[in-house]
Amino acid sequence: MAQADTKTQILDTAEALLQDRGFNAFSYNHIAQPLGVKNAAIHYHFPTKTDLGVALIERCRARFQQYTELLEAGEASPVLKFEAYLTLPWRYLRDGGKVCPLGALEVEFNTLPEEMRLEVIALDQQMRAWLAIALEEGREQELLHFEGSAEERAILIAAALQGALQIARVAGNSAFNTCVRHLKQELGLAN
Amino acid sequence: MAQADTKTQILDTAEALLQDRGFNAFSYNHIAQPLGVKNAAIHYHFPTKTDLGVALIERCRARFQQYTELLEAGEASPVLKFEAYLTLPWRYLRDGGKVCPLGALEVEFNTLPEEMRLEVIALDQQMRAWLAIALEEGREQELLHFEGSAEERAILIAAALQGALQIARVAGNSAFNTCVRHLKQELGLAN
DNA sequence: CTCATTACTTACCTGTAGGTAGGTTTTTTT
DNA sequence: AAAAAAACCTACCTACAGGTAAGTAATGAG
Repeated sequence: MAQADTKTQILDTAEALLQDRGFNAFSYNHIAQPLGVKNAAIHYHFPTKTDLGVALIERCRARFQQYTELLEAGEASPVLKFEAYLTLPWRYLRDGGKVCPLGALEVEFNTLPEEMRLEVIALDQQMRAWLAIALEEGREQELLHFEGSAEERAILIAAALQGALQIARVAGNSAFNTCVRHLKQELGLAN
Repeated sequence: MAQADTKTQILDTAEALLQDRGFNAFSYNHIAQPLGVKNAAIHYHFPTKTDLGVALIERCRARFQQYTELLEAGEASPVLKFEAYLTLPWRYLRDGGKVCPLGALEVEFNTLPEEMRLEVIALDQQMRAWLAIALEEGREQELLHFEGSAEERAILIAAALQGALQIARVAGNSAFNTCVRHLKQELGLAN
C-alpha cells in the first residue's frame, strides 16, 4: 500500500511539474523533495526518466479512457461530452495555471526519447479521435453545427484550447475563458 | 562586421533551437558548435543565458514591428494583414516543423527569469494587439465577419495557430493547414 | 523463525550546464 | 607605428543532472 502510494505520488508530482515547467525543466530531486524521499527512491520505481515519462503519459491515456467510458456508460449527450472535454483544460487552469501535458510534450517533442514520442502521438490521437466522434454525433442530432469534417473541427478545438491555456499564462485566465466562449458560440451553443 | 555577424548568428541559432527544442533544452554548446566557436564566445556577446533570452525576444519584437510597419506603409488591406499574420506560423512549420517561440516560452514560463517573462508578455501583447486592430478594420470594411470583440477573436486565432503548430508535430503538417482553413472560413474568407 | 521480497537509504560516479579569469589575436583609432 | 578596444580562446570552477551499487529496515510467506 505504502509502496503503491509512493509510486502514485511520484506520478502525481511529476505530472504537476510537467504541466508547470515542462519535461526538461524538472529533475528527480524536484519530485523527491516534496515527497520527503531520496532521489534514488524515484529511480527504484522508475529506473530512468524515460520510464517515468512513459508511465506518466500512459496514465493520462488510461485516465482519459476511463473518463470517456464513464460518459459513454452514462449515455451522455454529445453536448455534454463536448463540455466534459472542455472541463479538462479548465481544471488545469484552475489548478495553478497549468498547461496541457500534450502541449508541453509537443513543444519539447524533439528532445524526447522515441518511447515517449510514441506515447505522445497515441495520446493526441486518442483524445482528438474521441472528440471528433462526439462532434459528429452532435451534428447528426442537430445539436452542434459546423462545416467540414468532425476530425477537422476537433483539430481546431484541440489546438485552440491548448494554445489558450498557454496564452492564459501571460494574458490572464480570461483569455482562456474567452476562447472557450467563442468555440462554443461557433458550434451554435448558447453559453 | 565579423563581430556583429557572429552575434547575429548566435541569435539565429538560439532562435532555431528555441523553436525546435524549447529554451531549457539547449545549451551554449548547442549554439557554439555549429558556429565553429567556443562556448566562451557566446558568453562574450551574451554574459548570461538570460541576456541571450531577452535579446532573442527583443529581436522578435523588433522584427514583428518592422513587419507590421511595412504592411501599414504599403496600405495593406485588412485581409492581407490577416494573411500576413498567418504567414508567420506557416513559415515556422515549413522551416523544419518549428513551433511558435511564444508558445515554447509560455510552456516554460514558470522556469524563466523575470526579465524574460516581461519580454514574453510584451511580445504576446504586441502581436495580439496588432492582429485585433487588423480584424476590427476588416469588420468595419465588411471584409471580415465575426462576433464579439476583435480582441477576443484575436485570442482565439492566436491560440489556435499556436496550438496547431504544436499538434502538427505529432499529427502532421496537414493539421496546421486544416486549422488555418477553418479560421479563414469562420471569418468569411474564401480559401 | 527464517527467508525472500519490497521499499527504500547512503554514498558514490560521470557528464554537462552555466559561468569566470586571464591570456591572445585581430581590428580600429589616433 | 603605438595604443586601445573588440573578439575571441584556453583553462578552469561549481552545481546539478541522471544514474548505479551496495546496504538496511520492514513486511509477509512458508
